[in-house]
Amino acid sequence: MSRNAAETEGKILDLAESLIRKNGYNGVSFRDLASGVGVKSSSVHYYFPTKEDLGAKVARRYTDRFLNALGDPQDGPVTASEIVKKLHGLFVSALGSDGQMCLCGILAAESAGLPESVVTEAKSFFDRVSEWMTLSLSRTEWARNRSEEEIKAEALSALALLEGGMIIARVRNDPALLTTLRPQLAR
Amino acid sequence: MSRNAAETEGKILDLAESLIRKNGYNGVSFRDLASGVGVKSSSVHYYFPTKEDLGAKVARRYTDRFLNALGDPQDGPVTASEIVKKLHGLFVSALGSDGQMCLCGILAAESAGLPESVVTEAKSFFDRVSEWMTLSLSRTEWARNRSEEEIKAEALSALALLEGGMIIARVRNDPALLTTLRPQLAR
DNA sequence: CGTAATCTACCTATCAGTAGATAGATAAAT
DNA sequence: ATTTATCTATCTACTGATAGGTAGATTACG
Repeated sequence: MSRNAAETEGKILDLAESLIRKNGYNGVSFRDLASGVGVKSSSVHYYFPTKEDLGAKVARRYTDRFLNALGDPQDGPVTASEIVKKLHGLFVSALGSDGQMCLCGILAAESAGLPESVVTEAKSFFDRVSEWMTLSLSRTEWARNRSEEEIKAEALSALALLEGGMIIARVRNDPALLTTLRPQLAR
Repeated sequence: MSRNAAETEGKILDLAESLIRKNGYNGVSFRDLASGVGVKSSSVHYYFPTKEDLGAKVARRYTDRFLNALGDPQDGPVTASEIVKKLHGLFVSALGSDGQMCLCGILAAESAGLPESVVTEAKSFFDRVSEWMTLSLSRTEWARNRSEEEIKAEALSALALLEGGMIIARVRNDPALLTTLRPQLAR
């Protein structure tokens, strides 16, 4: 009996994130999580009453961590290429060596059939990352003769390229593909 | 008793495609398909012995239809912007007004947990579309002073941008987003 | 031609396994 | 003594899959 609350809850979140990124939301069960962590499925319900609750919390944690790694846009890189490089680097390390999808990318792909609060959290990832990009880019020389709309479109297209790149890298079993895509980001 | 083989099989494929695009592979069951088509689940097994078999056939059909719509690259548009426009248009109509994902996009996102033959078919979509793009672009003025590698990278990044754009359009419930992304394709 | 055999396209019924979820017991920590 | 963290046990619903049956259409044959 380990009887270590924080540890178990964290382990469940970790494993849930990893399994959702691998198999999608519908490809993960309470029993998978329980057996992976070494408890019974009822104990998973103890921490996360419903699957929706678990999914939303995993997504929120992922997004918080992602934005934390990006840092404060007011205190970040000041050239467009460095900003893009930072975002790109985060996606590359998220994909990892074993081709893990972006959690919110796979949730977004499945979103039409997911519980409301999970979709809300997935949406929030894109809102927040795209806001980080927009704010960061706005401070650069590159943005001087560009409209707010152009900057937002650039942020969104960078995100789209990276998410799509992950998908293709994954199905091709070729994590290096995402690296290949980097030159397409800087312009 | 309708007793109309071709019709039933086609209806199953149509519905399976639509449901997978909405909910993902793991979000579709034989019973969903059966009740939607108006038969029993055992009849779905009659046409498609296993779910893997069904998934692979749905993916193959989708890819064939997609490439057919793209047409013969030897007999298609000869400018880079028209080529890009054609591909973009197909993705826009695939997304539709109700935000349906690209079938092979969602399968690729889930691919780590899917049966082998389904993954093979999903991969084939990207191989074939990217080959269409590469062949098409190679015939253009734009390609004159570019290497094979550069052209392939361009094809892949266009595909990535469109797949990622669909994902984001979908989670934002904003099909117009994909249209916004078009200028980012032409360069 | 007529009829027997086979095939097609479904059906009912059922299986073992798994899904998410809940109730209630228990032991340890506070 | 209460709260916390787990367990056992169980529920109903659903999963993919299979066995075996049947009405009607098609084909083979004498």
